[in-house]
Amino acid sequence: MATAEITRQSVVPDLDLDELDSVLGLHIGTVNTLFVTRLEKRLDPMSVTPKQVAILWLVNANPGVKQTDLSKFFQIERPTVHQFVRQLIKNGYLLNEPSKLDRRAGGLWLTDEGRDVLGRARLAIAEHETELTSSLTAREKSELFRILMKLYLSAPAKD
Amino acid sequence: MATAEITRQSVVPDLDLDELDSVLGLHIGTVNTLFVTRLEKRLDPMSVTPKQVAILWLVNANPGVKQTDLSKFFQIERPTVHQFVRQLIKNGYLLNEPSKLDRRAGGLWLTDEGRDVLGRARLAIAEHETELTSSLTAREKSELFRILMKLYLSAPAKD
DNA sequence: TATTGTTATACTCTATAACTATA
DNA sequence: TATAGTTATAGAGTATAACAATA
Repeated sequence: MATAEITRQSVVPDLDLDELDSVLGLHIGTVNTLFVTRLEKRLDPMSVTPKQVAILWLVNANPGVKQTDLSKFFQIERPTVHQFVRQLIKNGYLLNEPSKLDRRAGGLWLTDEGRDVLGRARLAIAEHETELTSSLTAREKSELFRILMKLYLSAPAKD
Repeated sequence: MATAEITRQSVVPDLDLDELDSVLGLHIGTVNTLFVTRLEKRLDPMSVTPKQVAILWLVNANPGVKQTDLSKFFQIERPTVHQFVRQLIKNGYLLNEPSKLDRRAGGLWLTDEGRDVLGRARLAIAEHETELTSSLTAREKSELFRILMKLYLSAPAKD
């Protein structure tokens, strides 16, 4: 007897999917929503969002970093980065000190409170990731990382 | 000589990632954004969004389907489904015909224009998916589907 | 001219709370 | 009581356009 293949069909058995489930973007989107909504709830006590934590994380490891560099790393536009930065400054987690070498640029630093929040958020993320990937073998996990990285690095330019 | 490992580090070489790149959610989010923003541009001429197309797709394959079933399939709340449905009705792509068996429920149907838009959107999606996954082998593609499905089906309940 | 940061605005996707109508 | 749909509201993440200040 063959092992039953596990598909999204099983969620709503009477629904004809008409090959919608062969669209990769659908599955990436669903899994992304899964990760984000679960993590948002875990981070709620720290009053930060997943993306805000990622910003804190890099500012902590790179004191004085510019918004432009964060924009490049996350592959999002500068005004988008700025929105997170503004919120984090407003909440007292981040400081913006203008650079003395290039007065256009500003360097970002964590406050003590920002460092504390980041520490707690990292623990929450570690738990969250462990929980959501517990069904995967070590090999599946590393394959997933490798394939996502390949997709990311080979993506055609935006325009 | 070893093959250089390809990582996100290479995008901004001077940035210390401090193991942020070992967070799976980061990569899923980035690849998701990549897929969504590219697809949105391709669908722009048809005046539909990715999620709207997914709704049209299932309504087309399941004439008279209820919003509740779409909610279950996509794992999103009913008001969220409703928002897409309302927009699609407003744009003339969808019709809502109240059920005669259960007057609480409504059945959804495509208009001729909705069918036309869906047809063109499916072609756009096919091109888009081919382009974004062209760097993957057939085996990598099927592994990716399988692993994402595993993550999706094993996810702990929301609350 | 090019770069950095900023402001204003808008869009997509998602959620919760509270309601109506029907079963 | 429970289900189907709806309305109102809000929040997270993203984008583009346009601008000031500086290089």
